[in-house]
Amino acid sequence: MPTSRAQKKEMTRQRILDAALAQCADRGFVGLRTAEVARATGVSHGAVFSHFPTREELVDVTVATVGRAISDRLHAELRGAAGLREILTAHLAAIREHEEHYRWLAIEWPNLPPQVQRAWLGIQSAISYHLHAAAERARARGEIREVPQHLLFNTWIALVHHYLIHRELFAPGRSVLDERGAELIDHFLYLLSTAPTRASDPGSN
Amino acid sequence: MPTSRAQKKEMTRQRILDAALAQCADRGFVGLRTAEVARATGVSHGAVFSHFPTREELVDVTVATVGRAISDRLHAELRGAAGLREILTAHLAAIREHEEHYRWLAIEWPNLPPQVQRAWLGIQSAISYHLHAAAERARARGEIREVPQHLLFNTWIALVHHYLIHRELFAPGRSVLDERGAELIDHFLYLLSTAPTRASDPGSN
DNA sequence: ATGCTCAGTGAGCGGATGCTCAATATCCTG
DNA sequence: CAGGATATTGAGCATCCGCTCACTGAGCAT
Repeated sequence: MPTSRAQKKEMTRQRILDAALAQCADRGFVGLRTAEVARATGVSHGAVFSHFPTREELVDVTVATVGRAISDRLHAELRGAAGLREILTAHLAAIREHEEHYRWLAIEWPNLPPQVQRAWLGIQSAISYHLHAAAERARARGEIREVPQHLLFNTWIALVHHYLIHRELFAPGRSVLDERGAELIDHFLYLLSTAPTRASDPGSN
Repeated sequence: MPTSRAQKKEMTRQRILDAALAQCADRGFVGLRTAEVARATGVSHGAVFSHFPTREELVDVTVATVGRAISDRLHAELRGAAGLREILTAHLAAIREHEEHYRWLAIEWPNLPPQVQRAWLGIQSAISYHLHAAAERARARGEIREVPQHLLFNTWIALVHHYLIHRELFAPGRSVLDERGAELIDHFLYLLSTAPTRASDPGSN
């Protein structure tokens, strides 16, 4: 065993990071407090800074960790998805896994460091790309109307983020994606569809 | 003149409030700093607290002031509006007048005091009500499809707030409503319309 | 065993910020 | 004009929070 010492150090670092992740899920990345992380980890305040030279460094690593997790999950979900509804479902499923962190990123990303912003926009780009591709195919088949890519994407993302951010309004204390995700997908597809009336409500007036 | 003294005091109060308004337009209501307000007003730090006993009080009054201004403007704009497009245009025009403050409210309202939240939701309710009424009329005339009220409203508000909040993405350094407002209205009406293709792009495909 | 290395400690510094209060400047009344 | 009322001052307090550093003690090499 060449590494009793190094192992323990690495474990401490990981415990600090875990505590940071938990705290960011609750209070957001902007609200992360180094003293609170230390307390939750069960180490001294100073120990945090021997692993992460700066609060910003800790936030960066924390965001990078969740960012990669979200990104990986998203790509895994999107891999088998081809249809428009599949893409939207995959998108929400990927977010659902990290709903708290994703929600905070959606709220706080403009106030986070540049590299975090780039990572966030990268995730959004991936969604936009797949959404566009699926929409093109659906439109070629005449299933949906013609909508410019940026409006297509922004309408969807605005809706999803609006419900996520204001989840206290839409699903107090619960997962807004579980409660409203299906409704959002149906609604969005309905708006895009060429059909003039709602398919899900056949007995409409 | 029974009130040289009282007048001056009232004027100071107003100047403090004006400085607070200006600062909130820049940094948001959460970012308001009493010392900075004092500096901008040209008055000592302590003077702020002889007019507003607490920072929170100052924020409350500031929000109440812009809230009433926005509300008044909104009702004035909505008064003559009957058609759906008119309602949307009136909505954006009312916001445009107070774009900075409205934007910060859209971002920060969940973190603001309860009475502020109630005022904000009241404004949103007014928009929702008019939007719903106009949509009902348009639907009766067969101009738009059937969409549940809450989804109709939330889609519109999500879209508008998304563009406002991320204006750096959509209209860096300029008014996002000036730059993109018309596009948003056209797009939203298009999504609602019974027409299967875009009216504004007759040579589609 | 001895001495070195280094993860971890915790008191405390420095700056930001909301807020207080005794002192002062200014105005009003009699 | 004298004396009181009060608007305003500004030094300073309390708290929070990121961060430092001299020190401790457990582990590791020789």
